[in-house]
Amino acid sequence: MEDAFRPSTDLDDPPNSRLFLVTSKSITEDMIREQFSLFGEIQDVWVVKDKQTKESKGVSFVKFTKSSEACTAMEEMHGKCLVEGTKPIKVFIAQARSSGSHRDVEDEELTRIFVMIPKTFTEDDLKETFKVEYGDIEYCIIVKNKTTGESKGLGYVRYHKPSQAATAIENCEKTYRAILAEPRNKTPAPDNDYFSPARAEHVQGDPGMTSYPFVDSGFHTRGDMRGTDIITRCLMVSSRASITQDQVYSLFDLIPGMDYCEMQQDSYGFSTGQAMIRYNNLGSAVYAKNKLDGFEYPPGNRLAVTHIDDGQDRRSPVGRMAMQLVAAQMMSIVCNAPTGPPPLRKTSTGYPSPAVPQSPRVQTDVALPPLQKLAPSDSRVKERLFVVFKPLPLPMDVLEDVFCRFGSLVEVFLVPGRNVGYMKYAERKSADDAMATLHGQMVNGVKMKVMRADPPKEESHKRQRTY
DNA sequence: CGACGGGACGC
DNA sequence: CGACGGGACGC
Repeated sequence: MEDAFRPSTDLDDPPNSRLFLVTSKSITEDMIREQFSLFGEIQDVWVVKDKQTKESKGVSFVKFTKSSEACTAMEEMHGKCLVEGTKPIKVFIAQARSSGSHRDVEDEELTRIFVMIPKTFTEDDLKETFKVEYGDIEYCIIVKNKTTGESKGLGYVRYHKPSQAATAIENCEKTYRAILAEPRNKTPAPDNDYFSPARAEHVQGDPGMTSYPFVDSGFHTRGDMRGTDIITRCLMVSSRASITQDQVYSLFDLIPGMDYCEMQQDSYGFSTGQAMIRYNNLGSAVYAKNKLDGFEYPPGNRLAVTHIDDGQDRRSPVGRMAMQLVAAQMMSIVCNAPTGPPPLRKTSTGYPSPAVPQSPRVQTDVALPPLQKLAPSDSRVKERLFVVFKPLPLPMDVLEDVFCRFGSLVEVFLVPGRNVGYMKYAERKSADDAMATLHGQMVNGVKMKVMRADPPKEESHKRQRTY
């Protein structure tokens, strides 16, 4: 009832939930309502009539709550006689009022869905996942990189009937983000650049972080190594983007043996974008330089790491050679040990990497509650927090660690290129607790403003916002 | 005093 | 061939 009068943006919501009927002019709203209510919750029945004569024009619209109900009704009622002696009715999914088109919506456009799936899914996995509850599948395919054959984590599933596709979209796990697929020939596909060869290459190989040139081919394998480079336990890291001491600390502390870390300031107390780090052994310093020089942190900001002469490790050229040999040996041990270097965390690739710490280091003055599990990713978001970071956003894993501790955290979203983000909660109380505890606080050297987010601006939604 | 993402093709 | 009404009300 109250749903009958909504702003114009809500016409045909959800999509494909409204039927277009062609009937005899004698068919009334009551007749339609009586027959069609068997298939679901009817929101509105409207028989189009001539303004003057009030006579039916033989055209009606039936709005259902759900697309699956409308589709089932269409499938069952198309071609049926509502009343003895009247002509069989035609039933279609109505064109969205905004579309302006009066072309019949074809089954072709209503039977194929587009889903996001784990990259590990095979076509059989896809078929099994989407056939069990929603019925037999005519065809399914996973989108793959043409050259490598690697799955892009996207799939198409073609059903026999529109009601199957609609039910799958409504009832499958939200993580699949199922939507109706655009017909292949109609739209020439908006943009293919997401998985360009250059990007695939970047994802696949990562020579900078997984090769160990010291072990195989001596010291000077990185083209930028100059003969004048010195090897010391002391490093200088330079960053173009502003970076905090705690961020530098966390990064370099991933390699064991750090015993000193300090941001450099100019005479006015402003950050120079440089920090000095010292390790208690040469091997760790060499390893840290090798791993972190050129490392992107935060993403897009390439760090530069060089050894600096702190006076303690200065030696004659011969002594330096000896020290490089020592460093190389240590690197070799660290990288080739059968069980791997115990102090370094391992990623799924089996290589130690500072990019994927398993549980982030969190430094803060606030007394934080214990960790809590995240809410399921398809939970309904009841409250969002808007967080402003200074000077830079904290890494995602740190944010998850900190903001999950009040319960029901669904997702962290950082706005790209801005120092703000959203924390999505399934329970209002969790969000309010997090805000009360964390607003104005400092975490890993980053100051946070934490407040309730304004509701998002609603417009141009082809698909309902997932939050 | 900062503000809203992600995903496209073979019988 | 067969395509778009009715009536709305709180910060």
